[in-house]
Order: sequence, then C-alpha cells, then structure tokens
Amino acid sequence: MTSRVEIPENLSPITRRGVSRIISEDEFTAMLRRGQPLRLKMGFDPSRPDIHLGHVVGLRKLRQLQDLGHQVILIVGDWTAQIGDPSGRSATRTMLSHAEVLENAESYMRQFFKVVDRDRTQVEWQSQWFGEFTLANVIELTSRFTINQFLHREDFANRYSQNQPIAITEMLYPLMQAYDSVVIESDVEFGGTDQMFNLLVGRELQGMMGQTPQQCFMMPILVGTDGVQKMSKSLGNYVALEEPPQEMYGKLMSLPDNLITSYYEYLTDVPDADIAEMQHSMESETANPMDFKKGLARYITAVFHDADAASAAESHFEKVVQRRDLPDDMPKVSLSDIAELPMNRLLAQTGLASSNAEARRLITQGAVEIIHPNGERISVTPGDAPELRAGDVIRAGRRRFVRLV
RNA sequence: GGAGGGGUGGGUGAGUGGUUAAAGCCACCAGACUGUAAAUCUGGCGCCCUGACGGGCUUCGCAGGUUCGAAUCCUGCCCCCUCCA
Repeated sequence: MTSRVEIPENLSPITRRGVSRIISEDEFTAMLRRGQPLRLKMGFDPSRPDIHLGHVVGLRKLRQLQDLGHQVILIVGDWTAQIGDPSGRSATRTMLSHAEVLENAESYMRQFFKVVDRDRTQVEWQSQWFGEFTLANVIELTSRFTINQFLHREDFANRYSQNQPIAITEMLYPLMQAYDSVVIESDVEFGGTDQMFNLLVGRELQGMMGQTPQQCFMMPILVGTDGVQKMSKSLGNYVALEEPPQEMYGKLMSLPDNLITSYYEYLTDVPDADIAEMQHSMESETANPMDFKKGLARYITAVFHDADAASAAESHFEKVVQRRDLPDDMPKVSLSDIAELPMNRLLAQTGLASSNAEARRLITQGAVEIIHPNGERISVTPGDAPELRAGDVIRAGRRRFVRLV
C-alpha cells in the first residue's frame, strides 16, 4: 500500500469544523501528519435505510478525508441489525429477514454514495466474520469487559436508575461493534456523539488484542427542522436525502432562523469567515435571514439533486409559498369523478382532505377556495355543490391543490 | 419460584362508575400577521349526517360479565416492566 496521501498544512478544517470531539485529537493529528493512508471505519445497521441530513455531517467528513487519499471502510451491520439495534430507548425491535436486510443495505448505500466516493470505499459485511462465530468466541469476547463498565455508560446508567429495561443484547451490541474494528483494523471510527461509548469499547478492545487503538471521531448532532431535538426519522423533523427537490427546499425553509449558521457549518463548504459574516449581519439585523436560508436551501438541494432542480424548487417556493400563487404542476382530477358532489365530499374524494370531517374543518376555517382560470376566486361552503368546469383549481390550504380536467 | 407495577387517541400523559370523544403538553392542520413552510397570535385536531344549532356511531391491550350507565368494577386471556430468590 503506497498510495499517496495529501497532508494539508492547516488541519483545522478537518479536525475542528463539523466535529464534536476526537479521542484523541493529538493522536489523530499525528496520524494525519504521518502521511499513511488511514483506515476509516463507518458502520451502519441496515434496519432503517433512510439517510437524512443529520448523517451527512459525518459522511462529508469521510469524503473530505477520502479526498486526501484515505481509505473508507463501510461496515454493513447485517448481524447487529438482525439482533436489533437497541440504542435509544426501546429494546423491542422486530427481527429482519435476510431479504429485508439486503434491500435496506442496498438502499442505504445508494444514499451513502451520494456523498462518499464509491470507488474509494471498501464495503464489508459483518456476517463475513460473525457468520462463523461460536459460543466460545462470544465468551472470549464478553469476558473482557464487566457489567459495571457498561452500566457506567450514560444511557444505561440513566435507564438503570429509572428502572427502565436494559436488554442483554444491548450489552452485546457494543462488543460486536468493537470486534468489527478489530477485524478490519480500523485506525479511526466515525459516529455521532451518542456513539462515544461504542467507539471507545472498540478502541479498548483493539488495545487488548494488540492493535493500535482506533481514534474516535465524533460528529455533532444536527438539530432537526423543529429546532429543538436532534434530527431523526422517528421524530419526523428530518430532511431525507431522497427527498424530492421541492420538499427538500421547503423543509429547509422551515428551519428556525437560529439554525441557519450551524447548517452552513456542518453541511456546506462555505468558508468559516463567510458564515461568521452571516451570523454577524443577522445579529445586527442588517440582513434578512430568509436570504441566507434560501441560499442554504438552494445549496443543499443542488448537492442532492442538481442546480436546475434547486432553482426550480426555489421558484416554486417563491411562487406558491411567498406569493400564494398556483404551482405549475398539481394533481389532476377528472370532473366526472366528482360531478355533483357537495364540497366537503369532494375534498375527501380528491384526497385534499383525509375525511369528510376534515374537509368540513378546512372549509369552515377558510382554507378552501375554487380558482377559475381567469384568476377569480370563489369561496365555498361545505354542503354546496359548486359549479365546476375543466381548468378550475381547488385549493385547500397553502400547499394542497388539485386541477380539474 | 415469589412480590409488585403497567398496557389510554400520532407521541407523552391525566383520568378509578355518569358532568369523558376522554385534561395538559408535543407533533400535526388551518387562519391572521410577516421577512420564509422562521417567529408570534388565534382556532382546529375519531368517524358519519347537517348551512348552522344539533344529532348519531365507534374508541381507552383482547374476550366476556356486573350495572339504568364502565376507560373506570368483576372474571379469563395476551403483552410489557421492576424487584426478591
């Protein structure tokens, strides 16, 4: 292995920006300076295939290091996924079939490689080594750690003191992840700050097995679009990578203003100085945060789609959300399907409302109107069957439209 | 093996016989306002009928039962958790 590795003069864009903590930063810096390609480990469980912007912070880090010539090793946790990843709260998770795991893994990688360079990534499946693990191996592995060590881990400690369940497999989980590090001889493992314990177990185990302990590289938690909790699928405050452009742009525009700069910092290559400048002008109210947010939304949409899609999404936003105009494209409904229906039923029928009751609510709240092609807007009442012609548009709220054909 | 706690609407979590379609909070939806799908304010948030007033139906793990009336009481079952040994 004599591939060339670039050693940048200034390491802080790597070790500081978009980084929460490195254990240990000094050792890591020394490794980078040595000029050898590092083995960068990133694992995932193919249990929930959606990648969102929260994951991108780390993926960008991997990409950055790849571009310097380092080697990424992606571990597919097909084994840990099958026993069920217990991190977080609930220990109950249904077992996945082999087919589901394969499908999820494929979907994950499709998204992963939108950021990370596929050609410079080695993919390893856990089953390659755990598939032949024996009970003797398990005992060997578990004998190296104590329950006490594990109970000191923050989330376990909290749960324990609150009489919350802790499954035995949850104890096994970090061990398996640690063993992965040993097998692939990782130099650096990446994860969110919530992964600190697992990463450290890997570091420790490697030491016990006579390897150089890996560095633990932890990324900050990205706050979700609600502005409060960490971005996660289950909280619904996420922006998925496979989000259509308009959705992606729109969701980013729904960020609270105070998140703008951290998103720039973690998810773009905009220089620190420029970000500081934005921060300053927003604080002194000499700039409109909306403009920065639009810039962010455009940038990110362009990364995951392309520049054209991004500007289309932007015009859509300006048109529909800001000016309250009609969008260019909207679902079409055939007049014959809804002929003679009173307004409330009509909304339910066309999918603009989820039920008749919901439709009534929308109507009484003033969310519904009919818009003729000439721009005339007609208000409606729930029971009336309005006169409708092809070309008319029915609007239910800001973002829901249907065109009659 | 034993003792105890618990399963409520998308989430959390009150509610221990009627005033409970079920508090509060979160999420979500709509409206107003605005510099945005930010923030703020207001309203809504099971289903069906009604222009509205209002009416009807279904819901509190599952199945039975008691009662004029049950999320609330009884019986059985299923599931979850904690502790002791």
